[in-house]
Amino acid sequence: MAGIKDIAKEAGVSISTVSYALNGSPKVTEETRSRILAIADRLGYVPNAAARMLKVKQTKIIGVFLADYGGYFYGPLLRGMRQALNEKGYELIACSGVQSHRLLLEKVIDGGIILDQAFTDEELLNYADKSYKIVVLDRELVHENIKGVLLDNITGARLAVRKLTEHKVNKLYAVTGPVGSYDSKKRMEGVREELQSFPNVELVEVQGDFLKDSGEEAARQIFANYREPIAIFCFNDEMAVGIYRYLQDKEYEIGKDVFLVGFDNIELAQYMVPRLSTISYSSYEWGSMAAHNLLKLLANEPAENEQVEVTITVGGSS
Amino acid sequence: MAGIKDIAKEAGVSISTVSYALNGSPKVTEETRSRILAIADRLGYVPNAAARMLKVKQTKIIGVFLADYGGYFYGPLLRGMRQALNEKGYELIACSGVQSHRLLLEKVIDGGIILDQAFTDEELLNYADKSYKIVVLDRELVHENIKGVLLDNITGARLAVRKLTEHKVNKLYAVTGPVGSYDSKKRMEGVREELQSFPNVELVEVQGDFLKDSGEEAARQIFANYREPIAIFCFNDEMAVGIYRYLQDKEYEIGKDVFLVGFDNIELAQYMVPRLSTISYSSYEWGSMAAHNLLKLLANEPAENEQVEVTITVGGSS
DNA sequence: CTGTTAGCGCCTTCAC
DNA sequence: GTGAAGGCGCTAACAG
Repeated sequence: MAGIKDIAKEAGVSISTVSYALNGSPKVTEETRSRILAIADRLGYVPNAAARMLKVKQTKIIGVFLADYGGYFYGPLLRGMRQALNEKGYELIACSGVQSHRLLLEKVIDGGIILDQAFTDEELLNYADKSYKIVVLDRELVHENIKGVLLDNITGARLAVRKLTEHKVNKLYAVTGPVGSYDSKKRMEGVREELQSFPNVELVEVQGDFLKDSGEEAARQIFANYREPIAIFCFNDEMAVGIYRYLQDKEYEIGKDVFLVGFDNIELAQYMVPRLSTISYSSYEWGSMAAHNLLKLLANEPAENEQVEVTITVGGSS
Repeated sequence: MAGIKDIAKEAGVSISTVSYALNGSPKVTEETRSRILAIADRLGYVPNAAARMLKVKQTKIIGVFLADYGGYFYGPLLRGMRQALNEKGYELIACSGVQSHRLLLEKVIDGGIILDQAFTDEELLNYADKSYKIVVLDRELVHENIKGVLLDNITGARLAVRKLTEHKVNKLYAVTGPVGSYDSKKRMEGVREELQSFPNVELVEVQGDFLKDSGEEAARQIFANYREPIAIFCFNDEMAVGIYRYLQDKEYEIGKDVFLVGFDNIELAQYMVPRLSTISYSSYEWGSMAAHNLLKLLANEPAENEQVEVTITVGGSS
């Protein structure tokens, strides 16, 4: 492993000259610089990140913390982040699980983007106090070192409810996410707000956990005492798929006996028959905004909390 | 940021004692150890990864390089890796894009798992020569520092062809992956092998790229001169979905006019109507095997190339 | 059992 | 423009 001193010896100069040359300092002749670069190249020199880190105190790596990978949802989200970061010479790595929190703590990464309930608010605020820079995608936190980029859940939920109430139904079921989920809480708020315009529609809350099985289970409960057309707002598409699954060998017809709207517009949504109506947004954009915000934080530029706009995509399910 | 010396001063001992205590060396009294730990804790001490890295020359982080995230495929794969790695005190990070290769080079990570054509064989062999430890999931490479964990593509392809040839068809279309894809190449080999038993079936190769659109495009070509029932083996499910999409407003019926088998058994496959027949395997297992193999490499234990078994999942599409 | 000390590889003031 | 020297935070001999 050729180091900076190897190439210094080879070039017959001192190591500082090499360092300057490598880092493009104007203190070295263009001529010696190119000679040094050539040698470095020939020796297959690669700077040691650990050593530089120790001195420079930044790694140019930022980490995104996810509860879980998988799901078409993450592709564009991460691509949006990576794109924005690479432009500024930063690298993106994806981390998961509580063990990986050490990467932030030990300064392996310069900043973190959080989309993972495994972090508690206290933990994050604690980091922020120690001047770690953080962008959160799944909660609202007030701290100068933390900025949020959040979905406009309220509008999304209102759009969904508005669509569902176009049909004459007396009951609207809301299949929620897990307790503690910020997105779920906000969506429920939106539902309540919008329903104020429909006082004759009864709201029934069914606890879910954003996973398909819970959607199926919710459907089981809901249809146990089905009497007349109903509306269901599933707080994400995945659970809506669970409802399709439950209904596939039942007599009820989606879009006729039951009206359904999901959230996220996952790829699967368009293949469901009938197509699932859902709340859409650009997760690429979301990722990009998150990254830009973090970059501002790192550069000590003023950063604001931001919101991701949503629209409704209407299919045959509603 | 409290450092090791701060806590040494606070405890009235030398920094080495602190270091020993922190690292659980038996050279320090249980009593002073706990006292030191208490102080470290009180001061909110967090070891600086960069400093230790520099000394210990390992980060206990391993990286997996993916062409792209997204797709349900990756969830279990990464979970399998992470599980295996965490058991041994290693962290997993997911990287993407050529820029991130530096993480391996600069020794930010102790080893790499490769599932990304963005690495050339030469590049990997070059790293291996410099004693970087690598596990590849998408190619065969012979080097003591590189081990492969590969799908049994040949068996998979043969199973698919065997299934498809149960019907009396005169033509078998193979929709391939991009040129250069190892998996695609091997699957084609399997197809050829199995077809030797069916000399009267004509093989037609259609170039794809593993993405849905190419499946749709392939279908367009294939059905341009449809005359009689045909068989299609799509080298992955995603392209098969493209074929479903193409056919959705056509007169041809999947499972009757055209028999279709995919590869990967992605989640979507089970929702297609009729259900897509496909070659299945456990990607969790795949990830786990890859991680274990890399751990062996890192521990300088003997490691072997391994193979992931596949089975066929039969749906109405064939 | 604890303290002293010498680096790990690189960057960066300082003199020259 | 170039070289010498110190130090980032931590580990691990080697003494005591």
